[in-house]
Amino acid sequence: MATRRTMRDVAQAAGVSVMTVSRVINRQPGVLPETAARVERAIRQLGYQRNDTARQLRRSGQPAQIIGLLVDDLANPFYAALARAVEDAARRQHYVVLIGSSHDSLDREREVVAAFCARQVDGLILVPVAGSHRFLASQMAQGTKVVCVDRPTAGLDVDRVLVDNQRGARDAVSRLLSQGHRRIAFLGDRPDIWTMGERYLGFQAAFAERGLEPDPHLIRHGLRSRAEAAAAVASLMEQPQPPTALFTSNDLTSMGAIDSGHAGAVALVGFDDFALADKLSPPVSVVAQDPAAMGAAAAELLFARIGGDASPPRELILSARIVARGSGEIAGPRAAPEPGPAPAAGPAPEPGPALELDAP
Amino acid sequence: MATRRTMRDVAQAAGVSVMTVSRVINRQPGVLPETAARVERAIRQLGYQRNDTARQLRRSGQPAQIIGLLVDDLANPFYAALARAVEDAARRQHYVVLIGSSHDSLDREREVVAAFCARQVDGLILVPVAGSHRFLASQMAQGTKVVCVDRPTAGLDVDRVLVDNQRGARDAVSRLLSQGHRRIAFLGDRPDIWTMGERYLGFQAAFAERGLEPDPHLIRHGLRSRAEAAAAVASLMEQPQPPTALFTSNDLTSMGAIDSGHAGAVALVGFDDFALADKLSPPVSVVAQDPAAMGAAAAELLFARIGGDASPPRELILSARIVARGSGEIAGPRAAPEPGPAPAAGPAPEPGPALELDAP
DNA sequence: TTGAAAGCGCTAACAG
DNA sequence: CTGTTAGCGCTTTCAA
Repeated sequence: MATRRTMRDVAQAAGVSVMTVSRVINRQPGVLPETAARVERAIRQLGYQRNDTARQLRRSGQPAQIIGLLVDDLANPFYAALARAVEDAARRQHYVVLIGSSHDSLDREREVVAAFCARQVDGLILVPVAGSHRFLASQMAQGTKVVCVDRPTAGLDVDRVLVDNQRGARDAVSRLLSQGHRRIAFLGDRPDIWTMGERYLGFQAAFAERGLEPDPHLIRHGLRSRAEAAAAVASLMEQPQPPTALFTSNDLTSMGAIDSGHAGAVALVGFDDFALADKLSPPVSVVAQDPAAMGAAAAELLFARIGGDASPPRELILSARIVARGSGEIAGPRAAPEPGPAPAAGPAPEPGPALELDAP
Repeated sequence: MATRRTMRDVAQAAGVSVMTVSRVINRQPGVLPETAARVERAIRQLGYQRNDTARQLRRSGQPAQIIGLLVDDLANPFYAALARAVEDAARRQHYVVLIGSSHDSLDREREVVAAFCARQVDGLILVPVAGSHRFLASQMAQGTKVVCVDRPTAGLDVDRVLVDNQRGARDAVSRLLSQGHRRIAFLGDRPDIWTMGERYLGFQAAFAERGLEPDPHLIRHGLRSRAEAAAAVASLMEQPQPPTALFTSNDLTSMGAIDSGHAGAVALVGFDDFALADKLSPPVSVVAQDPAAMGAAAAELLFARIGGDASPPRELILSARIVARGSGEIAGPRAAPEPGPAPAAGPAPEPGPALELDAP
């Protein structure tokens, strides 16, 4: 439980003042080589290391070389890839990174942000949860730079790195429609998450573009796990008029659809790419984002701000790209004009025959 | 670029001394409720937040409530899951977590550890890379607690959380042998990584147990990526006497084997479970570890040390468990006594007929 | 119940 | 080239 060495210990051992030790440690000029050597020897002997928190205290105004990164869930490969990109960028700048997961809880986010700011972070990269982020304004007023990534914050004008989720979803669903699908199910996570909202808007837009409307019986929101998504797909497939295609709006729901065992029997396109999607049968078509690029871009924006960039907040919109692998290219019933929308409400009273799928 | 509020600002605004503000902030008794209310109002108005680094400076000896976590690669789902477990545990203790990736570079590990220690971390959870960790001894002598996870450090007596890699590998390979496989390939990452060494030992032990020896032509070390692993499998399968089974020694090499397109034609067992392994055809049998449990255990050990536990270093060995899904249960040629080991060296001069696989 | 003084480990600014 | 003084924001200790 020995206490840490300080500059005083080194100064004493080398027979110099602490100021000289400071100069040596910080490679400042104007120290006699012999003196420096003596100091360096003492440093090595004592295993001395500069206390960067004390240093920071005295040099307030200078960056502390520490940033905070708050994602939704570090165990999610998407955020893990994003985090790694941020960490790589930070290391290149000789910064260290505090990490945290919000698990979609505003309270937890607030706590973690407070803890990070109490540690005097120079900046925060945030995947903000739903809800008001007014509490950030006060931190920013005191000098903490903030960049949002993956999701924006309502009512807070900060740099942001987003993906055009709506367009990605619309394009994907549009392709399903072109292939003759009309009964396309939407499988979504919590709709208050911004990305989910956007993807749902894109889903609707694809229908609207053609003067069509999605069947409300095929919409499932709030699926928080693979298991919930799998169950939702199973229940959809048991309906009198099951879907002929699934649009799963994130990696979790895509995997849930695969778990359900119905993938292959219906077309499937998912938002978010995931490992081995190309090795399943059929290979899963996705709308892919690039989490590493998102993290790198967020880090770049943040370091520019920390470096003094005071220009108006920037918004960087990356596009998602469709990766057609097969599951999304299963054709639907021929695109004959639909007989009309489903009955006003409730389950259809007379189940029609099972829909036939065209051979691929 | 406004500067951060300090206790002095609050004290001034509330018309009290900084000491009183300190007492209010830290919920110390002996402040008149009215005074406290006045202080709290000032805190809110100014958006004041305690500077925990300055606080820590004065209370040296007390934990700074910050730990460092250094993994091999944060983007690897295995380490991401481990990191999440550590972060969850840390938050429960009101600690923050500095994160870093070593990418199997001792230099980078040393740099990151130094940066963390300069930030006065109370402890480190480390997935150590190969090589000497003597530099840690000096940090530990100055009070930084260290716990190793996933891999031990040679010549450094610290708490460690390991998995019985050797036994896991031996059991898996033993099963392949029982099923009649003799030509089992070993696909490995860098052999200087401890886990790889152990898994290779287990591979050899399974053969030795039965008085057999693996064919040296079927051993591939140093595969650093899916692509390299896929290429290695392809080249193995082109050999005159290809393997009838593959033992892939981590998730990357397992996926590489799948990429190669030969999975299914030969038996496959991989070390490390991965998402969707159960959805491939055939479903991939694995030796599974529990990264979340490993992270949680490491955190528990570390917090005990930080809390003052001075007992001798502990070693916690978790076991890996075989998850049989199909790919590892493809039978090999009937277990007839082998005609003898392969020719002394070089490729076999006379390619024999392709080996027939039993129907499953 | 409140405050003043001292000092944590370090560096800026000045002196010698 | 080297050292002294002062003070970063906070808490400990002691006094009022």
